[in-house]
Amino acid sequence: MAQDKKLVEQITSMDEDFAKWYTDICTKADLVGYTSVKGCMIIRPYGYAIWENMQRILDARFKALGHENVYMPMFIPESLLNKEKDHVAGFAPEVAWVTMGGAEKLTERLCVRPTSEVLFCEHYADIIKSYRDLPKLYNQWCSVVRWEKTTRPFLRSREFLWQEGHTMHATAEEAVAETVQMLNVYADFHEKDLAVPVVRGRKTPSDKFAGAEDTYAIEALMHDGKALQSATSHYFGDGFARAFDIAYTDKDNKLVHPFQTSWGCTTRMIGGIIMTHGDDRGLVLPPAVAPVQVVIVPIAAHKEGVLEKAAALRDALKNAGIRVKMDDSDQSPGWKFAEYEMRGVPVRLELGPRDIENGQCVAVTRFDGQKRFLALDGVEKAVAELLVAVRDGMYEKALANRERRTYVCHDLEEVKAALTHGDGFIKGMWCGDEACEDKVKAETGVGSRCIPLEQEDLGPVCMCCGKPARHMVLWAKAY
RNA sequence: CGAGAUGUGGCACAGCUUGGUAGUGCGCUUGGUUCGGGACCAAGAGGCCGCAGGUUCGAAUCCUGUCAUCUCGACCA
Repeated sequence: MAQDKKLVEQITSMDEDFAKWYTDICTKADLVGYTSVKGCMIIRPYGYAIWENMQRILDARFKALGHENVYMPMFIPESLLNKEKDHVAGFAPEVAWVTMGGAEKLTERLCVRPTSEVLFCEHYADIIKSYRDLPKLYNQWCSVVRWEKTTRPFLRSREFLWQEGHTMHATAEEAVAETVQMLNVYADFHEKDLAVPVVRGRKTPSDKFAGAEDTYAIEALMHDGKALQSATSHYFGDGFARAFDIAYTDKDNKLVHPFQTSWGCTTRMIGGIIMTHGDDRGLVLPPAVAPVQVVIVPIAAHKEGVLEKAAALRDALKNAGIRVKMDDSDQSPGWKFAEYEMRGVPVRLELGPRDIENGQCVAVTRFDGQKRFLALDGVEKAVAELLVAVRDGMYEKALANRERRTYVCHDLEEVKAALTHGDGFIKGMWCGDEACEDKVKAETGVGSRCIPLEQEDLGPVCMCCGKPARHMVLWAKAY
């Protein structure tokens, strides 16, 4: 039909070509624009508004837990970066360097921060002298640069926006507790606000952050069955503190090193939302971060009283704290329906002469296309409830997709058989040997994503080598 | 970084083989008619053909280089 044909012209079907579908959404929903530098994207107003909503929610939670925001420089002298050897070895291949200042060659080249551990450490060495100075709970919102070879909007860009928390604690227990607490903040944000189900877990040693003792992460499963690491939280022990001479005098008048964490999440989460909730009509945004939560489309706007009623509806919702937009442009209603579906607006309200006569409006929820009538009397409350129901419905839908694509496997043949049904999460036991991780990856294509905090006993032996198993691991292809 | 594909008004593409006035559709602007799922008619605007060299009387077209985008692989705290 004509309508279907039009949709196909606009957005590539996700079943046909998921990668193309993804980039189509990024550009057609006005989230990003490309620039002349590879991997450096413009985050357009609609995309940036999503990020601002994420920032607002997370920032409030960080602060409620006692964290303070700071800002560190974007340049790191080479000698400073080199102080912790595992750290520099991990990042050296992908840092960008500044070697000139104007026409002068710099005596020491400066790296554009790929992450700011070393800057925080240098500063902490200055300001932590006594047990009274602990804990230090700092966070910064900034951009970082990593010279990636393969780039994709939001998922892997050379410069990206993020938040990095860096904390110092008197004891290892307290630092571990902070690491887990922040992992839980991220998990809760994903599940409650983004409606993205996640698995909390620990990275295997081969996949740890450079310089970390333990790396925790949350893993989400995208619509195509590939995993996306959506946030991480690291426990550093006192390794950096020793490398950077961060020491303080404790209550017993002894000089000791503090224990450290860092944790971060990025604009990659926007990519996660797109690939978790999106469909062939475009983006589907969770209400908590949608720049526009409700769009009002007046029908037959030229008719007496329609625009006035629509404006009154808009004002009522606005006063109730709902992010609402009324589109009274001269585009046809059908055009507007398609446009706001592509942009992922969670709820559309239609108001026409017939509705006004009946004292109602039509409400359509984006994620499932369901239509219903809402009485104009008390509409604010009904819409607020609908937005909550939309979040719940989106979460259930995403969870069902994850469940459908999660397989329990006991050996590599089962893994290969499972993957013939499509990509997804593989739950399988592991002996703890890195050689098995490599072999699983080489033979089946799935890598270890994490050791879930919620362990299940799927059997006594490693699914790769048959030796005694130590952990249940979540395996998947990943972005 | 390796292999492949692609760069032509805002978008999608044709033209390139065989060098000779830069095209089509959508979108955009204006006017009118429309308005409950991407409306219609009419008029109009908009392009150093990714960039740089070369070959040629003449290059979107042929050659070389380079940059970017996409796909697959390697890498990826």
